[in-house]
Amino acid sequence: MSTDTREEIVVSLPDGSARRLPAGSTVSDLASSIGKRLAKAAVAAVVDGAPTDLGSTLVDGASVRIVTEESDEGRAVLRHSTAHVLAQAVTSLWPGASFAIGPAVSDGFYYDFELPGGERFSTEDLGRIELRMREIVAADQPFVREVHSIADGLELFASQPYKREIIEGVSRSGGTDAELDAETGTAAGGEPVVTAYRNTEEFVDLCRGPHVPSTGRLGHFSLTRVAGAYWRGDEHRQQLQRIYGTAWESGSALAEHLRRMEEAERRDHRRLGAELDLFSFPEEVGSGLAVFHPKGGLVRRVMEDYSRARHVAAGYEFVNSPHITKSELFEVSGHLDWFAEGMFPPMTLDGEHTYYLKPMNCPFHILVYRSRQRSYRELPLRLFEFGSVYRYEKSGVVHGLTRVRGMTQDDAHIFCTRDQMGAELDSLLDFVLALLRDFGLEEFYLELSTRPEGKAVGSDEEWEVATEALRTVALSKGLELVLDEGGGAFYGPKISVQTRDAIGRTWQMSTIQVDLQLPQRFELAYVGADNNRHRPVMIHRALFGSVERFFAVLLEHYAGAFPTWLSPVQALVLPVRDAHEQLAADVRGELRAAGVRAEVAGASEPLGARIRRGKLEKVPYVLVVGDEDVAAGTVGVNARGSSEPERGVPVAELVERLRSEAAPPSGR
RNA sequence: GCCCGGGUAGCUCAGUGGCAGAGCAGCGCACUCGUAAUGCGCAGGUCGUGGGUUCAAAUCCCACCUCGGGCUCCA
Repeated sequence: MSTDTREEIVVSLPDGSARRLPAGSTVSDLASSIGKRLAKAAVAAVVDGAPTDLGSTLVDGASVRIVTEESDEGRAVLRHSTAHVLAQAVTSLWPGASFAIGPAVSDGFYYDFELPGGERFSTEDLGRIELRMREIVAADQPFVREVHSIADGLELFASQPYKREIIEGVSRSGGTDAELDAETGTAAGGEPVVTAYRNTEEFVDLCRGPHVPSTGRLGHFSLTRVAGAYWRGDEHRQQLQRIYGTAWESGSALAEHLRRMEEAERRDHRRLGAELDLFSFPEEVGSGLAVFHPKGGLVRRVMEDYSRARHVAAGYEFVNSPHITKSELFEVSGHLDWFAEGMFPPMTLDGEHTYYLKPMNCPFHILVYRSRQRSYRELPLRLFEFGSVYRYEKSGVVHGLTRVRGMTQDDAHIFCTRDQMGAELDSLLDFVLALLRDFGLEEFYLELSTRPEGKAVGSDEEWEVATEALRTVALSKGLELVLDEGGGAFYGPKISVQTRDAIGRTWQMSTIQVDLQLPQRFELAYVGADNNRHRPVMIHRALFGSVERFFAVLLEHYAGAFPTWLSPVQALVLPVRDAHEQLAADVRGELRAAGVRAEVAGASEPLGARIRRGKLEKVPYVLVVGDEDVAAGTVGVNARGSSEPERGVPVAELVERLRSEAAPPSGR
């Protein structure tokens, strides 16, 4: 409470203006004084940099920013408050339930619970939980902030073990650690405190806030699913039950979100892969192992051929290596120490030799390097391979083509001197971005992954050198750089190129890793100009990541409508009647001669049905030939995405138009 | 690996203890058509797999395989 005895206070707003208010005014009063609409949209505020409730009293000189419901920050408040309502609903339906944490996440929120007697939620429970939540919203319960000492907090949550653990964490850290969603403030005396928000006599939740003033502000939400989640994300600890929901500021925003979800489902590469006859996952083969059908195989080949051409131009040399190897190779590389659980189990031959399917290509490329003595004159040596690797992914994680057990990497390893490393990384990053742009991806940001604590090999100094080299190059590209602490591989730090697709989702694409370890383990060397032996630096890099994953990203990015140069069928020629089949075949022939992948669909079905089929298969050009075209040497052109078919286009003109559009970017 | 939900015709799905269904796709015949579905007919299933309960199982129980959503992990 303010002890200010003056009649008025002055607070400043983000636009620099100041506003005079009666002493004792709250954030809510401030919002009302500024405008009705702002007061209605306000859900919380940031006062002197700290998130604050609307009901908190302002002090003189405060700098205030009102948080409205139509901002990401505001939605997070709505979602977090909705999570509290979920917790109240669950604890009222299942007396004795423990609740752990319930934060806002992108598009929604979740709350983790443990039900008494080992009971578990099922999907059917979501409906009645949601009904109970709506009752709580209708009751318009206030969110009342309470401040407690550690001892009082432990007492208040005596029957809530997870809350007590959070409070104990706050206590140990002296109130300075941003521990989950608990308040971390310190009281005037420096003694740690925790805060909680109370809705009713019975329901109170440990929380740093802020929250909306009352549950009546909520309501545009939906519970979406139930899942398992480990306490504190640690698979060795208790598995809790997580309920996910989505929440928005209005019914229309909620509807828009559901529409976006449908759009994402419409673009799902697993669905499109089946619909467009691109690939499948036969049960007979095994989980996470795809087979590509002719059309999918064709798209893959075009992608790979284009990549090969670009790699040739960028000075790469092509190598090949087998899919299996004796265990010694992975012993030396360290994979068996660090990556064994990601590998398929070994095969034992002749009761003596143990072979492994390769999970990575690097050791093989190292053997190519080491096959003879190397001179500094050969460096940088860039060895490239479309290398198929096999990784034993845990059964719960395989997912379409984006998370598989067998994949082909567009993998290369660059061996260079330390002096060359900076320039090599620089040109490499340009190469990556140019290639991704050729495939139609436009928006990127970079992520720098640093040393994983406890899981890394090598000295601090080596990690430092490699990390800094990557950081310098990343910063020079003018792209957003995000830090991923501890996200590096065991042998070195990495930059990953993240891309945003057509509907704003982000995907990890290319990775560039500096490796100061494997050259040592394999005792790689080159002879320098000084006639001494030196240790080369090794850079691992995959631009597509894996061909399968990149295929999936492109498929979703384009919603199945690949750009013409990647489309399996680029033009579909339709004779109006049987009598026009010769003309259709002639047009197909001319297109094929110009390098266009053209097919004919004969007149056994009505024209409208064949056009529809072509459209559903997302063929870039559906071409119709009939009587008028026989006479005039023309064709009717129905281009994908255009609403008006063109009639009477001269065949020669069409061929020229498609010739360039059907070719890969650099061939135009 | 763990939690929740699925697996019925090539695809999408209906079928809660009593004769396995629909639409689309496929095949056949007819139709020969100018820009998003021509008509008629036919064929197609060990109801994921294996056990069990029952007079009787797609349906109830158990185990396994597999798919989806999460946790964890990652290209």
